[in-house]
Amino acid sequence: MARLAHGSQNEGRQRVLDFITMYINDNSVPPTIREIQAGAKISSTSMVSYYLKDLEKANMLDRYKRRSRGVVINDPGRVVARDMVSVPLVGVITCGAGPVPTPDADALRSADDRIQIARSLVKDTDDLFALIASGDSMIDALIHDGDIIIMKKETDVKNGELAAVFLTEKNESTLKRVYKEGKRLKLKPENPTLKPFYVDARFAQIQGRVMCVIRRA
Amino acid sequence: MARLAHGSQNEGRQRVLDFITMYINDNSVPPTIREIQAGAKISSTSMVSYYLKDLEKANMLDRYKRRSRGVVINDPGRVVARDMVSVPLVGVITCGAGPVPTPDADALRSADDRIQIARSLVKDTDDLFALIASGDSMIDALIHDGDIIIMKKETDVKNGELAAVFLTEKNESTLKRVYKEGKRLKLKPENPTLKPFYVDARFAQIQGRVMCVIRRA
DNA sequence: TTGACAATAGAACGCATGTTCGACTACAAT
DNA sequence: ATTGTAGTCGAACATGCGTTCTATTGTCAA
Repeated sequence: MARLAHGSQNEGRQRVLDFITMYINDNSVPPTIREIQAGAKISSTSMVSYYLKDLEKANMLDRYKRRSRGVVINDPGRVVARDMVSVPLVGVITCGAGPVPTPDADALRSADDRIQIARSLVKDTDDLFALIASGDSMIDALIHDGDIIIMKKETDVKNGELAAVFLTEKNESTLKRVYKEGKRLKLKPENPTLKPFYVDARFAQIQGRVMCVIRRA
Repeated sequence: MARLAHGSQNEGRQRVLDFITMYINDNSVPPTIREIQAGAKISSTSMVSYYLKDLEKANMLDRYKRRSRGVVINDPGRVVARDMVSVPLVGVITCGAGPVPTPDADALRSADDRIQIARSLVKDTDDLFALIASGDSMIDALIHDGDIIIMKKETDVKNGELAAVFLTEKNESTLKRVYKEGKRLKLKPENPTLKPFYVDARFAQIQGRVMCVIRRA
């Protein structure tokens, strides 16, 4: 049977762990031993040290010895900032009713709103921007009203990539899978129940590649 | 005209900034003055202090005075870990060909793969899990083969919410918007070109609510 | 040339901070 | 009772670390 002395030390341990988590959230820097002592209501720094050693043994946190603020929470669900990118939200896209806006470098840097996504979803993180889809005109690209579309600015794509194509004759943009077939482009809807159609390559202009689509329910 | 003394101090400033960024990425803790000195090849701690004051004035970083490691990078594109959640990826969903798996708490904690998403996309972060859509059988929910579906475990939903519904008579799950109409449920496809259909509420079981759908191109 | 000032160096000051140590207490097994 | 061990406390020690001070040098404007 487990031995319990004075007050169950598990309680203090948990308080320490919780406080460190909270502190990092608030300050984006881990606390010092003495800050933990005060914040988690521990009676002495040696007790904090004691709990910390315990938590480290239980693999709940890592420590850099002798470094100030050298505690790192060890949480499998923890997100590391370097795994994420922040993409500027530059506007609304009404597919089938005009061109997709293609922002310049300045617009990308100064955007007010930003969308955070995992790096693993987009691989290459350069020249990304985000658009909000508007209207139901993009059903054939399986895109819904309000969806967030993450795009990469590009003027050419490989066969079979999903891209925003500006059709000069119609003066509108559309999202389709693009295949080059000689002097013409095959534009294939994402929806397999719909037929592809073809345009003369001279009247079609690649605006960007769709990297990711995010729908909030 | 700007005055340039010895070596352009802009260079040193930049080295300091870059080093801090890198250091935080590697250690998830900001560096000390002396670590910056060594890492960014600065000749003295007072020079580091000098640069730091400069960078702070230029609003490129914030400092907590007199606190050890009290530097925080000030980057609009910087992602803060607390804004993100990590969702366990628990399986594949083949809609229209069986039930959606509903994992228990253990499965959620021990999942190998995880999907990182912004908190703002899901609001409530409890009981979330992620599924990969398989096959083209979910077109009427505007969901594509390979899409990541973020779900929240729930047994009831509000009218108009998108949910996974298990149909006991067909022994399969489907993703639809759900409306309660007396003793029956109206299940409405996301695709506005498709008609809703109705089931007896006794033969339908809510499995979870769709919080978010992510498509990688 | 000279005065003003940014840029630079090195060292020292002093509080911040992790660590350690000795002593003391409560509880369980012997 | 004795002994061992986990839990606890307070204080002291040794660095860690931000800050500051003085002195020096290079550059530009007057």
